[in-house]
Amino acid sequence: MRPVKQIGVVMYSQSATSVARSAIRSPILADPRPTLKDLFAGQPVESFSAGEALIWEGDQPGQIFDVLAGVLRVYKVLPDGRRAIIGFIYPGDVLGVSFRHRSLFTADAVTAVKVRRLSRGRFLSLVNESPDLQSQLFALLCDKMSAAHDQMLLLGRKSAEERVVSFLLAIHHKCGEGAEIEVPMSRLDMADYLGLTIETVSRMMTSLVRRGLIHATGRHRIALSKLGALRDIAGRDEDEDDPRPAPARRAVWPN
Amino acid sequence: MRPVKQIGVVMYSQSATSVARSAIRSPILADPRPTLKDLFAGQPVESFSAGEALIWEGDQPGQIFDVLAGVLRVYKVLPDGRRAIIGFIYPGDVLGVSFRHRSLFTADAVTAVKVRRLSRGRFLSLVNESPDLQSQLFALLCDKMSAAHDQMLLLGRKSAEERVVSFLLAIHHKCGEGAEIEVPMSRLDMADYLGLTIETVSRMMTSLVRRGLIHATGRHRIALSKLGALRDIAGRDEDEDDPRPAPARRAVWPN
DNA sequence: CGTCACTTTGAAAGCTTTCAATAGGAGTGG
DNA sequence: CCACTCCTATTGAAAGCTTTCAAAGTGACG
Repeated sequence: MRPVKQIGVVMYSQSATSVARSAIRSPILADPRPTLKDLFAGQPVESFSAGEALIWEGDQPGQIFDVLAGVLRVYKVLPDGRRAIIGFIYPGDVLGVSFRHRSLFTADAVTAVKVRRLSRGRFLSLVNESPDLQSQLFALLCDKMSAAHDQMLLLGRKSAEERVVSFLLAIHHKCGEGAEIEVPMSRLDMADYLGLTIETVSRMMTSLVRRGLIHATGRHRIALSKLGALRDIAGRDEDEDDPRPAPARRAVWPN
Repeated sequence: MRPVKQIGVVMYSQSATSVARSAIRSPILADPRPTLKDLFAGQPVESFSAGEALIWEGDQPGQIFDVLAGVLRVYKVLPDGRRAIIGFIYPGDVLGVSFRHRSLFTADAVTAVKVRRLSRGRFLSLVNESPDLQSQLFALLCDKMSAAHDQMLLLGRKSAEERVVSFLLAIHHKCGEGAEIEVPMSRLDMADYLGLTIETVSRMMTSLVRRGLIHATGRHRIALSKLGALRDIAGRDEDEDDPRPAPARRAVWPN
């Protein structure tokens, strides 16, 4: 609770399903139903290398980014340097929505990143032209809100082990290939995201390995050997899918 | 990190300024500019007494509530009973927006509460009829998101004392009359909101009193005697106002 | 005025952090 | 391609803050 040496925060991906869906449709075709991401189609692709910042806390939040590749972290920092990573942003997600007059956090690249950007004004006015896009934006915000709530539960009431396991399972849920997951961020990033220290994260990981629940298959690659046991530890609330298929599309906002 | 005895969660108020504004305008007059709250004007006023639930975690989130009086708490509960209060809802705020298929939290009354309700479908279709209302809803969600981020910073990186002081200052910021604040919730609610135990909250309060920073003027009434010192403790990031006046109204969504 | 629920205190235990030092990997340059 | 350096991760041991367990106060309510 005392450290004053770290910097950087991340925002949890949690791409709205309706938004993620866009990835499988060509942004060039006549739009049978444009997605939020299609709005960025004409923009040039920009690259950022690990560590570079896209948004600074306190800035006028003028830009909105469509993340094409790489991982970003969104964070807030206390005056004395303590950092809290709000979430990590993955490809398929949109960064920069959800604040008003002033950016409330910093966002920088965890890995090399490719994005397309749109000014906030342009983005919003484009969204306004389509009830369907408005609905998608609304859904996106609701998803992010839901993720934020889950994180509050984690930070406020879960033990170190539960936090680490929940984190691993969340990554698995988001983009797991089989039982293996890619963990691009450092222990420090994990710690700042989970409200722990790097040492504690490391100890928990070691403990999980020793018990055979996970095992490292590379520097940033981890195999979740016993998903069931891991889910038991996490509390069974991170990895559940919405059981219902996407509801029938309705007018403008989802009802 | 172990307790298995409490139940209940709250959602941080954080009413969008644009929404709070509505309170000073008659919902009956021809609408020069309707506010989100005006949508509830025709609905009957319902009362709930302390402890009654308005929304259950897992329910189909069919209802949206305009809170007229009283305080609600929004919370999530782990399978073993650990509870995390997501936020407290105050009059002027709207409850129930921000989730999609299924309610992700429970909401119940901290004090006697008066609300008006609207089905989600009706609420959203009414909002869709007015670009201005859409803008307000968007702003509301952004404010709630911002509050959630602040809370994550608090839960992940602040000490017990900082959390308690931040909480008191947040209430003061929201609805402080002079240096006195009304704290309608119990120590257990505070603890579950701040990620602490009731004993720790109690100890921190006692410590603040002993140092002359606050003093109780009633069971649920506290005077913040030394605001400056309290702000220093909290880290100076909870109580800042947006320095800019509301930006000029623009098309539909705020740009 | 008695009961019940909530709050405050105290003391000990525990989990996470802090401090320190050792590994381990990645990248660079010879 | 290997050596060297630097940064990140892992471990240990001790300290610290918060929690747990218990018990005494306090106030609200009937």
